[in-house]
Parts: sequence; C-alpha cells; structure tokens
Amino acid sequence: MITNQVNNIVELIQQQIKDIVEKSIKVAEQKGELPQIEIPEIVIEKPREQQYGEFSTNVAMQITKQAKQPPRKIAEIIIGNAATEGTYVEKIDCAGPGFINFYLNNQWLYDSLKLITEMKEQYGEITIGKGTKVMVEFVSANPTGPLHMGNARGGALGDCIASVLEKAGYDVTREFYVNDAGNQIQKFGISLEARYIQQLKGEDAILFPEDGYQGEDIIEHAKAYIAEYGDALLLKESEERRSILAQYALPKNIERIRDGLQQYGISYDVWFSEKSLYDSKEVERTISELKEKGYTVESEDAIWLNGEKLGLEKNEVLVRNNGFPTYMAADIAYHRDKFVGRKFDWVINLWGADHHGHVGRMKAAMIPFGIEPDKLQVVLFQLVRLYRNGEIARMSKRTGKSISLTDLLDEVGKDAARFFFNMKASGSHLDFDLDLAVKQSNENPVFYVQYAHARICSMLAKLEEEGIPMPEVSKVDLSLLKEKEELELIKKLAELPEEIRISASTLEPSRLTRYVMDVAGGFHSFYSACSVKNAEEELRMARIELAMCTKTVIRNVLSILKISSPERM
RNA sequence: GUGCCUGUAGCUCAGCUGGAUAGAGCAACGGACUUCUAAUCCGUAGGUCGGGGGUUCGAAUCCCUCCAGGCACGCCA
Repeated sequence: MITNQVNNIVELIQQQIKDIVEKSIKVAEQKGELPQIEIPEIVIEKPREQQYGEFSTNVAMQITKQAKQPPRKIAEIIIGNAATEGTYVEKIDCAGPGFINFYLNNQWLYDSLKLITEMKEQYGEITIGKGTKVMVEFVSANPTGPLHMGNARGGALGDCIASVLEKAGYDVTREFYVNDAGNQIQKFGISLEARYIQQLKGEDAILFPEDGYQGEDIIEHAKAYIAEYGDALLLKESEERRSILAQYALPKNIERIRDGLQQYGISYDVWFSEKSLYDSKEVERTISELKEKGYTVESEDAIWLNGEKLGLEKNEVLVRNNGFPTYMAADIAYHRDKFVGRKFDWVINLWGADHHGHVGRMKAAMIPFGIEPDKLQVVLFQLVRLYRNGEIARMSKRTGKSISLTDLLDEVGKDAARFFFNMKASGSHLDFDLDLAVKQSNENPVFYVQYAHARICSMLAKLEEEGIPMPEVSKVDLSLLKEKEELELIKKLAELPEEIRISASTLEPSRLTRYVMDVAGGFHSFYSACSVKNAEEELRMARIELAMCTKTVIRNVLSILKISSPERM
C-alpha cells in the first residue's frame, strides 16, 4: 500500500473513505435506490468514542433533503453499496442519527511504522505547501532596548510557525524588521543625550524627557560611550550629539537582540532595515504611487491615506505636516516590497494583540498595489503574564529590572521557555509559571516529554549492551503488536503528518506541543504494560521497532519546536 | 462610547467550518518499584460549557442581548 508518494497515511485513508462513499452513492443512484444527488464536500471526522470506529462521516444526514429519505435509511443504502477492496477499511456500520462509521484493519498501523522507519527524521514532512514562497516576520522588536516577554512569546510562536510551514512543504523565509529609522530613533537619541549630559554634569543638568526611554540600559550606553570617547560631545550641536549617540548604541542593541534570539534558538534569513526603505526612496515611491492612483487626500498640511476608498473607518496620516512620513507609510512601503519587490506569495506577521487595530489598515493598504489583502496574514498573540510564588512577577530576581528574554532564559532555560510559549493557542492569554517551568517533576510537561525520549534511548542502549540485536524492519513481524497500549501508541505515531497539516493550515504549532505530550504519554503507558526485554524474541523485535519509531517521532516534533531531545536524564 | 480578543472541572487549557454520553494535564483521593529509568504507570472523583433569548431534527460551536476580564481607537510604533 505504501508508495513513495504517500507520506500521510491518515490522509490516504480519509481519501479512500471519501471515494468509497462517493462511488457508493453513484451506484445507488444507478440502481434507483437514491435519486440524483449533488454530493456535498464529504467531511471525515474522528469519532470521540472508540466504539464508533476510526473514522465517521455525516453525509447521510447532510443529504437527507435531497434523498427524501430518513438519514439512517440513506446510511444503510450507502453501506450496502460500499466497495472496500484495496483499502484499509474492514467494516462499515451505521449508528446514532445516521452516522456512517468506518472500522479499519490494523495494517494501516503497521504500514505507518514502516513509513516512519523509512523516512526517519523526514517523517512528518508533507507537500501541501508545494514550494510556495512564504515569509514569516516576527519579533521585529524596537532596537531601543532589550527584548521583553511579548518578544519572547512572539519569537517562539513565529519561529515554530515557520518550522511547521517548512515541514509542510513551503519555502519559508524568516525575517526581522529592524526599526532603525523614524520617531523612536529620534527619541532614543534624545534619551541617550540626556543620560550623557547627566553622567557628565549631574542629574540636574538636563531634564530627562517625559516620553524618553527610562531603562537602565540607556544609562549604561551613555557610560560606555564616555568611557570610550570621553566628553567631547558636550561641545557639539545637540542634533549631531543625538545622532552620534544613537548611531553608537543602535548597533550594540541590534547585536544584543541577535545574540539573545540566537540563545533562544532563533536565527533569521533576513534582517531588514527600515532605514534602507528611506535610503532607497522606497517610502517616497510608495507614497507617490498611492497619490497617483488616487488613494490619498490632503488636508491640514498632511497627506492621508484615503480610508473610505479602502473600506476603512477613517483616514490615516502618511506624511505629517512637518514633511516626515509616518510609520504607517514606511510599513506600507515595507509590505509592498515583500510582495511586489521580493515576490512572496504569502506573508505572515506576528504582532502583539495591542497592534490589532493596525491589521485591517495594513491589509487594506495592499489593495492599491493589486495585492490580494488576504495574502497578508497577521497572527495576533495575547500578552504574557509571568507568575512566581503564585503572584504576578514583574521584576527579574537577578537584576531587579523588568524581566527580559535573557533573564527568562537564565531562569528557566530555552527548552522550557519554548515549550511553554507553544503550549497554548496564540489567541489565548498566557500565564507563564516560572516555578513550574523549572520544576523537575511530573507537574512539568517539558520533562514528561523529554523523559520519554531519554527512557527510550536508555532502554535501547541497555538492550544493545546485553547483546540483543537491533531489528531490521523488513524482517520484523509487526502484526505481533496487538496489545491495546501498542496499538494506541502506533495510532498516535501515525497521526504526525496529519498533525503537521493541521498545524500548518491553522498556524497553530501549539497543536504539536500537545501532540508530543500525547505521544510521550502513549509511550509511558506502553512501557509499563509491555516489557520489551522479557518478550519472546519475535515480539521483542517488533517492540524494539515500535520504541525506535516513537523516538523518531518525539525527536522530530521537538526539533520543530527547537527543544532538545536528551538521551539521558 | 465604538471595535477586536477572551470566558469550558478547584487550577492551566483543548474542543468552536453545528453532530453521538463535553475532553486532557495538574491538584485531590486510592493503588503499583526484588522486574528494560517511579521525572513513570493504573484507577476514582470532579461540569448550569459566564447569564438569558433565538435559529435547528441536533448548539460549547451559529445569531441577538447582557455580564466579567484584557486590548485598541495619536500627525506613536
């Protein structure tokens, strides 16, 4: 049944079932048992209850009106005409109000194990992306200070979304947009200047701007500059002084951000500079194009994006009355470049939920350039609350400052951080329990999963030590695996490609985190119910094969999440 | 005030393109280590799916309304 084309057995079976149903309906039409039916999209689902088989469909209920017969009757007719030869389907019956339930023979499970053994680290890879060029832009933190918890969640989410899309066959580019131009860089310079003067001439020498960056890191930059270059800037014009200080500190901050993300397991394909959009006149060009196409209005000495024409609630300023473009203008130019300049077919942005107001505007702003707005997709994630000792934690234990990504990594480590941020759907609020993340106990799901992997490794090592030969899949009789725990575990393993498919299409890698917890649980149950070492030789071989496949699946999922798979714990 | 997100077991969350008796982990309680790692396993208990209305053969899921929490409504980004 396995061919090189098949990499998702669950999908294959669902297709088989759809074919069975469609053909059966056609046959029934010919026999006159059913009138001509416009067959709807056949939905195959997994029944909650084991007793209802592996898959079920509700077509009989969907076509009740067309068939002019009660659903159970229709189901009986479909079952009566179903041809299951050459498929994994063993039995079909009808239950409840008219569900058609499909029971499979175990061969699909054994074939899945063979598939895992053949594909190894590639198991789980599918081709639904068909090489589509997709960009995932995430974190894109302001380089005016350290990375915070929002960046940490966005980083874990964005990176894992990118990985999942790669597994699903997309051509993925990870990008960081560096906001190295515009207002906040001005503010950065003003803040640095104030700290610089305060360092040299005392706290009261200059009033620190109310909307300046308050962080300690600004003071540290000022001190570092003075240590390196002294007080010569005091003699310069303010504007030049600010610019020099900003240009001094900015690269340092970007470097720190890069290092922090590297520690976190994230590396980007592209670091895209906002400033480059000004330097290349791309912002200007974008604004004139909007103007030419009639999407702008001018009033109060400013140039506005015509919101009404784009179905928006209000107009948005593109060029201020002082002649400087807004962030919005630069962002439109940036996204135009993603599609028009760099030819991405699909662009995914990860933004904190506080930016949700910006989503509709940006998508609409693509229309003037002939870009389908839905090609720009924004994944919003809710913000993070840290808990320590059962209370909201705002400050770092070590530094006393607000908790940065680096602090988090120091405190809980990369594995726990990435696991926890990917445990919940992006849209749900996240309470991050710092105590739990480092707890080495069964309360901590990271350890639960990693322990399953370590347990397999150690078991296999022990068997090898005792001189027990490792199996060759072609010689193993997998059909010996028929204990409940064995079958449950294999079923889980067989679902990986389907889990990847769903995670990719919903952009929810959290699904995989929960999946790998299930796999680990399945293994632990198998482990305590079925002895490998003490099984009769043939069975032992099959069980070793199952354990090795489990190891492969856990590794593959953890590697998507960029979490380590320890061999011993 | 307007818009968006969230509300499911004691806690943290799945399920939400409508389907069969609403699921999982943790916590609680009771069991299992002379046996391949007990960082584990097995079992028990736990629910007005925020409230109320509606649509439907059927609603946690769709519509309306109210309540609670978060966020956004800048010539900030």
